[in-house]
Amino acid sequence: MPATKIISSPVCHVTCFEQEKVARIKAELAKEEQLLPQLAELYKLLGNVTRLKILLALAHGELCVCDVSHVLGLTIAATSHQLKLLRSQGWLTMRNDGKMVYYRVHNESLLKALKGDFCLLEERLA
Amino acid sequence: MPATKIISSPVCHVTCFEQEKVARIKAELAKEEQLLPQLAELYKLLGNVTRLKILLALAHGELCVCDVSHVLGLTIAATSHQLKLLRSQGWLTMRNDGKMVYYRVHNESLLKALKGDFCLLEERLA
DNA sequence: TTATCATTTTCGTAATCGTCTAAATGATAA
DNA sequence: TTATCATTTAGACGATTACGAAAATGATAA
Repeated sequence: MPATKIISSPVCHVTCFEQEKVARIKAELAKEEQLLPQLAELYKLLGNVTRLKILLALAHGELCVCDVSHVLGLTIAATSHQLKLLRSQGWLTMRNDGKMVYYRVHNESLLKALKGDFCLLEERLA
Repeated sequence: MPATKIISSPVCHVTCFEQEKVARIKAELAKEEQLLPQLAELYKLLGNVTRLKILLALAHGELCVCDVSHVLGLTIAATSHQLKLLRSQGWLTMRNDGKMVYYRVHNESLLKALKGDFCLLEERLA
């Protein structure tokens, strides 16, 4: 009976063709659903050339805000803003030294993941 | 002389502290600069829970637009829009069968990369 | 204290994004 | 042909985003 009943989405009024498959997939997604927003958040963070450049610039050691801004060719304010974003999500840490603030990558695994995704693109080009 | 000359960014008027390091990093970035926009584009695409769900839903085989929309709980129109986006960037392919249109993942490597990044998050939680 | 300097924060703006509704395709069937 | 159905496209709307300009912190030095 449940297999023959035609269900409709609450949003659209189109019938569902493969109910069981859809139900199974929804159940599977439900397990990952908790982490998906976090994963999307990470991808959003990485989906910006400025922030990617920051991560690559800091890949080999810390830099002060001013130097990062020179690398980027952006305002100090804009640079600080992006650094804060990356820090607030736990991917950078900062260190105070007098008036200066130095930022560095907090989690090396992030750089590895980045490299992996970079390879995905290169592979596709070939 | 080049090491002692103080340069200023054309954008902001702040002095640059580690000129040589900054110059070296800029040179390094220049090599990757061509692919960075594409990488950011990919990340932007993945930085959305709806599209992540689509990829995971299609991970085990093709689905018609209607069924995908049921999985997502979204309008057919919204679903079609996101499917088109993923297809236009080469990550999905479609197949016509009468009135129906079936979508599937075009590049398995994308799913692997996705899984890798997923692990990065899980690792961080531990 | 006051002045200076690196950085952060606030605010405004233009652009992009994700979704909806409604109209338009495009294919099948009567 | 006309009717129906799955999908796509167009247009509109609210939400988010990235940046610059300018004001506000916070630390150092005179």
